[in-house]
Amino acid sequence: MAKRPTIHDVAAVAGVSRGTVSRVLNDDRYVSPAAHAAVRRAIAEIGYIVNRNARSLVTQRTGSIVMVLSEPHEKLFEDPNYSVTIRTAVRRLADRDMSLVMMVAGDDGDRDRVIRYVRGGHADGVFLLSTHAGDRMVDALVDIAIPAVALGAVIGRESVIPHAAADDREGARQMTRHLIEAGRKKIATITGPMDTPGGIQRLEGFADVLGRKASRKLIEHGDWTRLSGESGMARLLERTPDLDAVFVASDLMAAGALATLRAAGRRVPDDVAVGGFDDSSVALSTHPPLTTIRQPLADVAEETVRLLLALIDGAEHVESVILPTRLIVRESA
Amino acid sequence: MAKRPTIHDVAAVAGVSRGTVSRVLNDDRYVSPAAHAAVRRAIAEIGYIVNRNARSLVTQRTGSIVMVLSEPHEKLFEDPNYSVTIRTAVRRLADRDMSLVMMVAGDDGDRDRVIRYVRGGHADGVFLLSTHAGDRMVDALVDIAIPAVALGAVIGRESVIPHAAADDREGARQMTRHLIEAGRKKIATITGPMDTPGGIQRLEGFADVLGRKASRKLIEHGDWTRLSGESGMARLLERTPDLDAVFVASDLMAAGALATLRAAGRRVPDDVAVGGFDDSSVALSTHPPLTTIRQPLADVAEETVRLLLALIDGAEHVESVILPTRLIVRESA
DNA sequence: TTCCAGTCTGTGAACGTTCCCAGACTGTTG
DNA sequence: CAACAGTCTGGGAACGTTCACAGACTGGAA
Repeated sequence: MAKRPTIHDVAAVAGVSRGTVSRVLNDDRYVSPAAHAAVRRAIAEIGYIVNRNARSLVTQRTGSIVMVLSEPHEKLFEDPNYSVTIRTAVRRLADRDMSLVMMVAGDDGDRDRVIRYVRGGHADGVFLLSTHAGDRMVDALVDIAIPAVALGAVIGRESVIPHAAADDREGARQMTRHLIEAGRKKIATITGPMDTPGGIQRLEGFADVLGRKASRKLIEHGDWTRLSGESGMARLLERTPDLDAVFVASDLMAAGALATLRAAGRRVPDDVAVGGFDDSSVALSTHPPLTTIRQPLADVAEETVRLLLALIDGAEHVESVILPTRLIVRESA
Repeated sequence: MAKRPTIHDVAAVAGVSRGTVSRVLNDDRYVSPAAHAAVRRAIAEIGYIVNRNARSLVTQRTGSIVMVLSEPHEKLFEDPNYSVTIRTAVRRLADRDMSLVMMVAGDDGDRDRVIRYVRGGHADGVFLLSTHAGDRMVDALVDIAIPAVALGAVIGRESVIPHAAADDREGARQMTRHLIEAGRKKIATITGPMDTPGGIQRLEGFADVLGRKASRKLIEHGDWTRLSGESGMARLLERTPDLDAVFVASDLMAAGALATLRAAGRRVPDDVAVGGFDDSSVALSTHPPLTTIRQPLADVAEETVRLLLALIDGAEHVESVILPTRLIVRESA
């Protein structure tokens, strides 16, 4: 295997100096049209590709950002979201010829590795995914002062880690209003974990609309899993047998709730209306199909990348972005 | 922000030379215990982290591998699989202090970027995901002679790109046998696309068991989407109204088939038994829950990484690995 | 004692870039 | 015609490592 051509080879072929080739590569000012053309031609001719390592060594920039995937409970609940996010981010970064390094932060060892990686200067920025409240890693990153953003708020660090997210609160309001407009009188909810933004804000939106009618008795907490949807629904039915609607904070939990309702002999939506959240793939495979709230996931990912790139480009401060959700009416409510 | 400490700083603090520090870092032979200890102490004291760029520059190794995610049709059908795969790969690579760079190969521009990246020497190996038949990129990679493996066979390039995969064919046999043992007489199938290994092999397994009874009339081709499951089922019902079972090559398509059956007034499993494949998250949210075939996804991912690392470590040739599937009996069959 | 093999260490050179400075050449202005 | 600003180019130095080599020191065998 022949050695890869270097900038010297390009210079030799083009009949100019290293410096000029470098200037063409980084399109600096002050390169004559003739030299520019010669260099371009030489690059194409010998198939030259810049060596990023050598470049990084002197520029102190790496051309890559690291996406940190936290998985608090070893659960896979957000799968589809992850995939869309990764795809979108990779695409956007590719536009700037930057690459995406994946890391997971499941345990303390993982988190240390991330810190070491970033501290080692191997990334120009950090993209946090589903980071949970009180993560020491976040503080370490802030300490290192590397550009960092999150998809979804980092609870307790909103002011220091900008983020993009769907409007969970307004989404919950949309669903709750929809249930009321459908004539439902006794509306319960199954929330997500109360240490996640989705858990908190979807409950807030629910409470915003129902006001005093959102009593403790009508609230159950889940952990995003189908199973927790099943058991939460069971507890609600036991406590409030005459409820006629339930807003479940994720489609997956809603699928669990549907199973419980069916087992209890309740018809959906006739006896009990069920509203989900996410518009994930399960929403279509349940019976009946779920009325749910769609999050603009790709847009959220895109915005997150935009924020990060702005920071990397030197912006002092960027504003977090909240994108609107949409009510998708199907048959469950 | 103070400059990061270099190997020189470590050497100074430890009272040894650059060379000795480097030897400790790469645990070469011939370092005295005293020197070793002094260097370790100095590293800890000043928080030294090796600069990978500088290292790569001379070693020609990058310590990273690139995962290429092909998405033939802009579809997201394999979402959950992707996430598990990415997680597993990241974890295994982290054990060796290697990192994972994500790239997508949706269009020709993307593919060229991947080639350029690899040709530029920015990765020690390539991990292909859902690459489709006849992809020029694959040939380019083979040409570059970089270690490359795939999760799932690369059709037409099996001999040159080793892979790990679930035993699709035997899985299909398991399901087909299960349907027969349940007394079903007229068994149809909805396959995946015939240019994917899953599409091909799951049909082969089906045919293996049914032999001549697997007539053309009982076979419909889908494209992994729920919608194609719906329409495929509709066509089957029209052509063969008296079928009493259907093996659908993915859970998602099976969910679509269930909807069609319900609309047609067929009871599942009483009138028609339905078998899926994947044991993905939708399998539990359908009504009734799907009897399906579970793939050992994490294991497959792990094996794929193992193959790749073996190649990177200099193995001349590695054997592809096929892992067993398992029948999961629920209510649909 | 002499020699040699085995340990251990330091140092110059190289990896492939970018940065910066000095200098050459142009055209315009006073 | 002199001075100067603007444009363009080349080449030395630096980025932080690893590698290869040379040499110093040890202990045991001849």
